[in-house]
Amino acid sequence: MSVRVRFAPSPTGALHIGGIRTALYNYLFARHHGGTFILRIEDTDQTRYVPGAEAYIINALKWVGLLPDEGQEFGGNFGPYRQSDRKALYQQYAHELVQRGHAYYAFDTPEALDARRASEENFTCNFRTRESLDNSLVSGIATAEARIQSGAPFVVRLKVMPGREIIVDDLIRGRVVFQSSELDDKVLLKADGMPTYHLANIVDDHLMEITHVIRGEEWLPSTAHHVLLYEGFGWSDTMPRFSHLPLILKPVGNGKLSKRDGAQFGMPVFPLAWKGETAQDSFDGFDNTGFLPEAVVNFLALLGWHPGGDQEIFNMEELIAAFSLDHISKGGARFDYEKAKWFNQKYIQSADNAHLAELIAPYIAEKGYDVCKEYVEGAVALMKERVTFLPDFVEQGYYLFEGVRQYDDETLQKKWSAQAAENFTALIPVVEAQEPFEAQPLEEAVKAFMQERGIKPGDLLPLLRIALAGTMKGPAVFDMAALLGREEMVQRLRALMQHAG
RNA sequence: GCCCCGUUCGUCUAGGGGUCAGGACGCAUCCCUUUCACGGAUGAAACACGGGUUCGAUUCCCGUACGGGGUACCA
Repeated sequence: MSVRVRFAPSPTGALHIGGIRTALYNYLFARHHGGTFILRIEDTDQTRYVPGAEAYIINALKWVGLLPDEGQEFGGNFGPYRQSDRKALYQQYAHELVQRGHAYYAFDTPEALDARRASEENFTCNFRTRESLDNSLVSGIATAEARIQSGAPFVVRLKVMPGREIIVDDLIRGRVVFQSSELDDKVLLKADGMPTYHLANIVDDHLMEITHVIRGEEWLPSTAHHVLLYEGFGWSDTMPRFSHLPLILKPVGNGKLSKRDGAQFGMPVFPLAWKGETAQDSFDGFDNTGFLPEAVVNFLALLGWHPGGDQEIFNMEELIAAFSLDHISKGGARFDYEKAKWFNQKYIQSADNAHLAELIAPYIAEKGYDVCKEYVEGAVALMKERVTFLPDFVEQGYYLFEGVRQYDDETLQKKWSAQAAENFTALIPVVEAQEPFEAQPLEEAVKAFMQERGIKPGDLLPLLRIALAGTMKGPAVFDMAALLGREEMVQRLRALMQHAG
């Protein structure tokens, strides 16, 4: 039987990096086994629906390169893949479960239940309390159905029988045992006619022939209920295998990573930037921070999983080949932004110049620089080993695209002199005459010039650097000169003489 | 409170009854380079604690502590 897994996010806003990692592991697992990766939208909570969230999820998956084989927006034979479009289906199954004796109709209002919770310590709907509540178990099924006929609001609850053990054989955690007496009678169908996660998830996973459920650890406690649901429907023999992933923890402090942590710690926690109603509700993403999606994938893949060995850099193919559930850690993994930055740096370093030039084209355009593709590739080649993020190319390396904005006057004070001015004056004709105007020959010419006049490299080279870049940081002097070109170089030499002299 | 899960350098992790407990990020020093980075080298840095089991536990078992998750007509 071929592997079928699903990523099933809820469109309640931007999807954070933990969700992307869950999607990634599902994707890797599917690809590794030649199976199918499915996207299902779990929008059963109408009160939390956020417009644009579904599109965001799809765009985020595309950005990181996790394309579903099947699912909302991607088609397939098991649709619809949006749960709100499957509403009638869940109602049918909910009633069926009542008929099978594993669920019941309940009429207690949320307010009534809240009141009980307030007055009774640890109140919950379960086998102990359901006799004292308003439901079909107490009134009899006929009475309950009559009330429903006459329009009374109701929910369907799972009827959990006490006194037995429920075993979840988790692929990551091993055997986890729950006592049914500890479990509550979960709502399966809400008064608005929508299913809860628990019902929808079981019905859909069954109908969509899901073989493996790979999801966050926060679902482990309710998995016992899910097992009961499979039993109740008579689907135990095709129940998927469960795997519960460790959580991603905050960069500092306690608790799991949350949406607000990005703003809190000054780092992205979302794949894509999100524009909410207000500034407070808008977040930066890895995309507009200047991350390469491949770096994000590599970073996330290793946050909670490692195949063993010393390899750190994995492309998608290698991840797929190496991936397996039994190398997933059990403990939570802290979000380490420094490591994420390192991955990005490595990926920028090894990306080819043409590709990088394409990636920074938007930044070039934004600054209004009028440069050709070849020039950008040349600039990228000089800067790629000294940047961490894409925008660094035009921020740190701005002097490759426009004149020097600011000179390092501290160094200038130490190095500039009447002699230096004389040297510059004499150098200009040399530069003007240099042919071909390329890094290597130019360097030789300038070195010959220095030797001839008895100038020490330390008295000229740093000044040349400052003339071209304004700063003591940056690419090799003659590489910059070659890129900028003869005219520009001469102009910058003159500009520095004016500034310093 | 109750239920469930977890715990190897600061962080991500490898490992697994006998290892100098390995790698990576970060940090420090040095080399390369008359810049900055890249690269290279070196270094500091960990098995939460207490009991077992065993000739021998970081590794297996049980407790404790700590951390996390769940406990909604949210997912």
